Amino acid sequence: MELTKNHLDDAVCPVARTAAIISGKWTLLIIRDLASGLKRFHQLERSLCGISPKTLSERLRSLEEEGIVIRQTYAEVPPRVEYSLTEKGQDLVSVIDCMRSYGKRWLCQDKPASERG
Amino acid sequence: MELTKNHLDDAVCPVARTAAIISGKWTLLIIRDLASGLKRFHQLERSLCGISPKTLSERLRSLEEEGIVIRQTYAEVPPRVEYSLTEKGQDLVSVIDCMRSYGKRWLCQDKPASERG
DNA sequence: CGGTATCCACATAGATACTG
DNA sequence: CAGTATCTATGTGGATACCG
Repeated sequence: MELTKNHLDDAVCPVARTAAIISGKWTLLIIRDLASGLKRFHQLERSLCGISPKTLSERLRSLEEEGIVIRQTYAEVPPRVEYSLTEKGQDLVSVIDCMRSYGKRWLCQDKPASERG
Repeated sequence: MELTKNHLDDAVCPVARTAAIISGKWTLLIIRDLASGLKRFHQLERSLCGISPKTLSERLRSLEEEGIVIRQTYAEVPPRVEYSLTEKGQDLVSVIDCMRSYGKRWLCQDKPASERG
């Protein structure tokens, strides 16, 4: 993986740049979950059933660094941390919607779109 | 990676299913290249500057198995093999277009969309 | 609760050389 | 030209335990 580093970093291709961001096993699913609104760490951990806390933490940090996700902490006991999407992140939801549409047409039906009218 | 195997294979979520297909370092870029029409192996190898023949071969086989890509061979000397998109593959281009649009808005400009009118 | 630390497994991809 | 074979590198993620 590591789509960013090698040669694609210099690439001007917007497809390659977007691919570099949304690649990675959980990234798209985290954004999908945050699309419906602000979530806490443990909420994400459950809805992404199977993800390890380490991986979730890493993905969230990366997304934060890329300006996709906002991390809001509250000095409470017990501690509370809320994750949400930035404008840049919200806009990524359009890509996810596009994927959802494709998935419904080709991957979650037994007939191709052309036969479903 | 291997987004397909573990738990997501059973997932009904069309986003997860689409993610499983387009994940992988080169997949989206191969489809991007084939979107503009039929290509030969060496053409792809050059336009995906840096990809190893082994990796390209593997990705193309996978895409063929998933019904995204068609492999057409000609019994000529020297041998000729042409790759193109199936209808299912062509439709994926809508997702790529969506990514391109996002990339232009957020990743290939120095100003956010809201400031560009 | 919301993580981090550590160690480990595995898939994916690169380099290089070679073949029908 | 269009690959395959082999061997290696590394990233990416999982398991588990523990910490503020």
